Amino acid sequence: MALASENLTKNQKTVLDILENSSEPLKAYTILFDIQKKGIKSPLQVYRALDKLIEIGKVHKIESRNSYVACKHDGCNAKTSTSFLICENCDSVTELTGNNLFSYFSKQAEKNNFNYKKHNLEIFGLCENCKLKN
Amino acid sequence: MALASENLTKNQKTVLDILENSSEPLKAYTILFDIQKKGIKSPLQVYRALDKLIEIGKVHKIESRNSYVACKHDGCNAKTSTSFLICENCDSVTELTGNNLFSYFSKQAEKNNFNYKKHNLEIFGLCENCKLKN
DNA sequence: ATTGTAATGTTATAATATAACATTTATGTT
DNA sequence: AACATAAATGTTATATTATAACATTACAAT
Repeated sequence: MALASENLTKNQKTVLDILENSSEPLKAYTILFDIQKKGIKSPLQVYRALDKLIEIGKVHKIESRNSYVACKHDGCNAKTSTSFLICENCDSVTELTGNNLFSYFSKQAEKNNFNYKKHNLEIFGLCENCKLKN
Repeated sequence: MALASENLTKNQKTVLDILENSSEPLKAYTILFDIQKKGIKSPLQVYRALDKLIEIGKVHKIESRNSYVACKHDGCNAKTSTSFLICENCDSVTELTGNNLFSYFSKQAEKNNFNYKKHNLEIFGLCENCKLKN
């Protein structure tokens, strides 16, 4: 039984590669444009690769921006939930880790008789670099 | 100086009205379809009304679903940040309130030397009704 | 080998959202 | 009231994001 990331297909590897080498989240059509020289010709090829990568937790979607980012954490457990710090100045994204968020949100949900399953959290503000510059 | 909601224009009132009378979040084109009899003919008229309503805090956008919901809280301070419980079974949405979220997220951000400004939080799971049914 | 599952390639189209620009309405100021 | 100006409107066109449908190919498991 190999790691999921070792079983990636050509298209999936191509898409993951460009995301892992990007300092920022990328949009699907940006990815498409950037990898057309590698034989990917249609949006669907990109979206299908993204779907798979998201499913196995190697990529997360940033909903408010319709963009995609590679996960930097080995064996990331964020297959379902995600938590990001998003810089409004430079668009850089940092993923929050630690399951204290999970337990905190579970409690918040319980107060409303709501059965927590997963979450998306996007925190906006200024990253360390941009704080210093401004 | 009247409340912002008293100054709404015809299109804005029309869009807000349909959202306030909906038990679920609505998509922009659903709104458009439903109010064409009231003289609104183009997507842009809907999006412009939504933009304004979001700006004054009467409507929030649910990013992961591209849908919009009227805020039920008088004088809602969620002009920028939003926190939702979203039922995966029936698609109902409840807005979390209380600024304990604000302080919690500020602290989480600080740990990463990140200057918190606002957030979007979407918690998915089962609402009370759907818990009982399943 | 064969069978089932997943991934691919391709074309077309659906769904979501904004650009550009001319016009009208509302608001505030003299 | 007359004017200036800021906001909202109406309209057409287009940009952006994402999925449907279907035929084909790769590949792993019995």
